[in-house]
Amino acid sequence: MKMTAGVEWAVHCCVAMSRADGPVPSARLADLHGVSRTYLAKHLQSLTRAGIVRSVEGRDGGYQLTHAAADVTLLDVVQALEGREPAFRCTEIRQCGPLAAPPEACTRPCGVAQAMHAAERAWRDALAATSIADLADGLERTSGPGTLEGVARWLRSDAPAR
Amino acid sequence: MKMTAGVEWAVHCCVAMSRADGPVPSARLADLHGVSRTYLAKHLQSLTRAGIVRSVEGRDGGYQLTHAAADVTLLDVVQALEGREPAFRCTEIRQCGPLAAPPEACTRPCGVAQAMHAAERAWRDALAATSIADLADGLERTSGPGTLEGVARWLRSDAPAR
DNA sequence: GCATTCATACTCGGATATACTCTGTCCGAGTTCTGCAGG
DNA sequence: CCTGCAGAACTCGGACAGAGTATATCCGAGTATGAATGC
Repeated sequence: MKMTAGVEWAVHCCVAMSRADGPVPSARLADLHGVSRTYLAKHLQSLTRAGIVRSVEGRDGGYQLTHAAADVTLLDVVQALEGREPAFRCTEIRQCGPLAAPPEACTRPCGVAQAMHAAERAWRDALAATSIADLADGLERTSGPGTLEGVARWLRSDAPAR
Repeated sequence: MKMTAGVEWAVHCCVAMSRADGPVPSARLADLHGVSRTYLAKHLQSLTRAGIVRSVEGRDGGYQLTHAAADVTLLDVVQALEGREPAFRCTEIRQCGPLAAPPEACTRPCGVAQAMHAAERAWRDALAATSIADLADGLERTSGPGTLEGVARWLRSDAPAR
């Protein structure tokens, strides 16, 4: 039950991209956060496939959000990287073994699966309640106004990684 | 973000043990559900370490619940097998990179981690709301009364696996 | 008949292989920008 | 001065290794049972 580390990277990248006015190369985003360039690129591909970001090829290319930051939720990003399948997978073991329940009696998911899925639904609902815009606003509140403006300026500048 | 398959096994085993009047060998529990004997034994060890079940050694030994079924929640079982660490691990990448936030400004978890942890809290709360006794009652409702009594009878009998 | 001893069979527990997924890297295909030549 | 073209540099995208974890298994340590034995 561990989440890919790339989720954290992707969320922070989305927050940074939300204030950029043009495409941002993946290498630039990686340098901003001090993470592996090639591995972050792999996760950004997942975001592209999910339709959260658009990739612009060629010189001056990069990634940019396809929708407004307020329309992208944490759930979208998590599911883009982790997949949409639930963490708990019911294998219907009640239908196995010597005292197996007959299949015709199993028209509904068993109680265990129901409870597990309800819990995951609560988890997804909580994630869907937070948008990238919310996180950006929160960052401005805690780290001071102008923080994201500085990030955007650095992203389009030619300053070296360090 | 996948959960160990052993979680499903362990929960069903707890439901079965809740109606047994003595220790049940792991091999018997495995045969009841048609799963690997040795691998289930490994998961039952985790339940033992977590204090959910007690192991009785020797002939006629086995596993039995240490507490009443109503006092054991799904969360207890899940955490016994998956660990108590959250799925999302914040690596504080905001403190990395050329525009890193200074450590003294990071006294509180960043917004991303807060949202992720809040979602996991909702998930844990939902799991903690369901007990083994609840699942046992639900099973009796759907599969008919006496189902668990039959399981308990089979567990202490000498009937072969199949 | 009863207590003691001993062998046995059965249990759990940890140490040991294998498969799969996550992590990290590399190189090729494609596109856009830029500089330059020509009109 | 404007247009068209060619080169180059930079981008993404998918294919390729290594590490760590989940899965599955095996064998040894320990204990309660039960029978056999002696009193």
